[in-house]
Parts: sequence; C-alpha cells; structure tokens
Amino acid sequence: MSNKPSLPKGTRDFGPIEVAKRKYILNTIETVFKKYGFMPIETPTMENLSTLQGKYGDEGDQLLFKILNSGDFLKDVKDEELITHNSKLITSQISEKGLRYDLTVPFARYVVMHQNEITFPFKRYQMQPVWRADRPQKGRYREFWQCDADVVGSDSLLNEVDLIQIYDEAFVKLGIKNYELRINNRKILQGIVEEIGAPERLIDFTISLDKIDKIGKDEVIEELIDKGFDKLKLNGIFDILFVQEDSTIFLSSTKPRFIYNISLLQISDYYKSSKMFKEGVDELYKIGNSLLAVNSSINIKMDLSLARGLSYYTGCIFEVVSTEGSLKSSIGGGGRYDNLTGIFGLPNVSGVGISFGLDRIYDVMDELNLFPPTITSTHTKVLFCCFDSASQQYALSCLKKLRDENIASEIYPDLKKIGKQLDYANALQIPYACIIGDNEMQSGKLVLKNLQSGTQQELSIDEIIILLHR
RNA sequence: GUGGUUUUAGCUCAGUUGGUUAGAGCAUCGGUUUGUGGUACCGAGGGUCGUGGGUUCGAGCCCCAUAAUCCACCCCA
Repeated sequence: MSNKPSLPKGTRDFGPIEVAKRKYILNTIETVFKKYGFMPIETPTMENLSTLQGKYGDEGDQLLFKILNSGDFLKDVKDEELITHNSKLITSQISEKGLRYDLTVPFARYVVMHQNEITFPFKRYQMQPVWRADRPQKGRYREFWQCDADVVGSDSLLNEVDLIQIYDEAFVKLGIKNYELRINNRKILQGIVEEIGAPERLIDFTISLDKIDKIGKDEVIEELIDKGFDKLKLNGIFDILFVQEDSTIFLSSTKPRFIYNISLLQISDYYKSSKMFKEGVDELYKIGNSLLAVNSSINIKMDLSLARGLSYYTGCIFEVVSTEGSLKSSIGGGGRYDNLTGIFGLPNVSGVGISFGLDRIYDVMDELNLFPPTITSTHTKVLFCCFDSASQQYALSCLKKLRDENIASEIYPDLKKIGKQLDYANALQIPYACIIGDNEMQSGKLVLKNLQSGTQQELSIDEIIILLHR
C-alpha cells in the first residue's frame, strides 16, 4: 500500500452512474439551447495568457491556472530577476499559456478570429470544463463544467428575454422548481457611482454592496466610507437601493401577474439626472414587459444589490440560486458585455450570455433527489448467462441478433455459476437475463428471466426480440 | 490569502482514564445451493491507525512538527 495515488485538489473522478447523471443534465440543457436556435462550438482547453489576463478583475487573474512553457523555460530569465523573487515578473517569462477560466472570454476571442465566417447575430452554445485555482469547498471545484449560451452582434433586449426563458425552461425540465433568478443592470450601479463622484470605482462599490444581505446597510456604508467614498453622498443611495424590496417581479399564486414596481426609481433624483441610471432602469423595464408578453411564469426578481464579480459585464446581469437545499451559491450567472470583443480588436459588437454551472446543478439535484430513477450506469437490456462453452457459442448468434435489432445486450464472459452471473446483472441493474444450457439449445426456446419481477418464460430468440421491442 | 474540521480495512465510521493479538457495518471473494439472483446463515482475505519526531516500561489515544482533506471567510459556477 505504498504510494497511494491521489487526485489534484478540487478535481474528481466520475463513475458510470455519475457520468450518466451529468450527461442527463447536459442533454437537457443542450436540448433547450438548440430549441432557441443556438449552435455549438468548442474551443481549446488552453488559451494564451494574454487572452485570459485582465478580463476577470484582479481576483480572477490570480485564479488562472498557468501552464509552464515547454523546454528550458528558465533560459531567458536573468539571474538578477530570479533573485528578486518577483513571481509576477518571472511568471510572465516562464508561462505563456493558461487553462480557460470561463467560456465567455474564449468565445469573444473566437468571434474576433472568425468574424468573417460568422453570420451575425451569432448565437452559440458551449459546454466544456473550465479551471480556477480557487480553494475548494462545498460546491466549489477547481475543474468544473459550464454550459454557456451567448448572443453576439445584437443590442436587442429580446436576447435577454430569450436567455431568461432558457434559464427557466432548463431548470424546470431538470426539476429544479425552487430557484430564484435575480436580475440587475450594471448601468444602474454605474449611474450611482458616477453620481457620487467615483465613476471608476464600480467594482469596489458593488463588492461592498453585495454584502448588504449578510452584514446590513450600516456596515456596508461603513465599509464604503473606509474605502474612501463620500459619506454625505452615500446616504442618498440606500433610499434607492432599498427599493429592491418593492421592485420584485413576481407572480401571484392565483393569477399570473407581473408586478414591476419601479415607480420609486422613476421619481428618484438619479433617474432624472443620470443618463446611465435611467438607461439601466428602462432596460429592466423593457425586459419585464417582454416577459409579460410571453406570459411567462418565471420567478424573477430584480435585485439592485446584485453585483457579480466578473469585470466585463456592462449591462444586464443575471444570477440563479437554488432556494432549496444546502448549496447557497449560484448555479448560474451571466450578463451583457459591450466591449469584450473590442479588447481583441473588434469594437461595437455587443454580447449577452448566460452560464449554467453543471457541477453545482448536479449537487443540488443529487441532494434533492431530482434525478429520474431511470438513469442507470448501463444501457444493457439483456445479459446472456450460459452453463457451458457450447451454450456460450450458441448464445453468440442470439447476441448478434439482438444487437442487430439495437437491443443493448452482452454475454457474461466467464463460465461461473448462474447465480454469480445473475449477481452481475443485478449489480448493474440489467433488467433481463437470458439463460442458455443444453435444454434450451435443443428446444430453441430460451429462458428469458425478468430480474425485477423474478418471472421467466421460454421464448424463441425472435419472440424475445418482439417482447423487448415493446 | 485568513480561520477552523477531520485523517483508523476498498467505503462509512467505532475505539473507554495510555495497557496483551485494533473492531463493526457495507463492499469483495468463497460456501450453505454443481440449472436460477435480490433475502438469510457460515466463512475468508484485507490495517506499520496520514507522515516524521518526542514523552512513557508501554501510544490509535498525550505533546510538537508536517501533509492531505473538508468547511467557513474572500471571491465565484
């Protein structure tokens, strides 16, 4: 038992049943993506660090997994630089590539590189793993899958409306009925920080704001003052931000009904004086009206304290949380980004997208027992169990016939006792066993045993095929 | 980056104030039953108790260090 193998921190193996469950989620989401007109692409696991860095904020940059250059990677590092122990300086010289941190930035890179082949607006979906050098904990992994749907090359808010419906449709299909979709608009927050005279400090502001549920209004104000925000100007803000309680969009339990009360926002001074603030509010208002038009029963809630960490968002932002179960962190998120392709040299192409967090969705569904019981590790319908090598030979032609009929089947390869062979079928939840020995070979009638009911009957192979096709 | 938790059989965990040969359940394999599984019964294999030091006549248990793990914060899917 020396040298026990282990996995890198934050990574996991997936056995047959886990893979089956994960594929169930992926297929469900993919079906919805396709239904709304999205097309699949895939991008490489690794990207140039220059593509990834500077897109996710300082925090994100630190969480990038970097790939050591091949060969003599220290060749060009000068001795005096090594002595400085300046990791940032040296890292940039010994690492040029990194593992993708999300699917949005690689997608923006893809759009720029393939802009001449793409018909805009381009609606793509992408389901691939991403990597973050985070410290693992509940619902947090270093390797996890995201399922993204994005539209680029269209400013229309109908895209937001479509994406919101995709969220709802997918989660309902998966059985996650108790979820909450929170929506906000970065323009509103941007308008606020501009009005309080700190237009460059949106992220700083929102990070503190995000804690309002946890630590309360007073603490947030205190933290913002500590960060150097103007105390007097801050006071006015929270009158507006507390409007979030009244501006919840929800459906009454009896009759579908939108309540989208932004009247308090509209009369606020910010709404009159800040163009940015007004735009953000108007966008949310339009989205709400469109959702009303599709008579959607979506549980969506406007939450002005929703911030989201990724720095590339500029418009609407979304976040999805399961309100049932022990996992409190988000199982989906997204938003509009106006300048992401601009960074790569293709300006004036706005994009908006959403992401499903496969692994967290799995955790929620597993805890709440939302997977259909029909998901099993094997697809095998029939296991051939034979008494001797002669009947094994005989079984081979039967096996072939079933497989030709697309009936998943297999033969137990070893000549063990029938009981052991049936144990194998039970362990794998194979529904039928076909038992063959001397008697069966002579009569041509095989014993087909239903392993759930325990009943068995003698049938020809053709009769078996008919029975299994039902 | 900060704080805490846990670490004993393949898995989940017991293990008393420090005292002979470290246990259970599940899983695996074999048998009861050589043409029929799930239940039941019997049996077997499998552990330098995370690692390295220390205290002691004696350490799974006490002390120090270290690693891994999970959880919380930060941040995020």
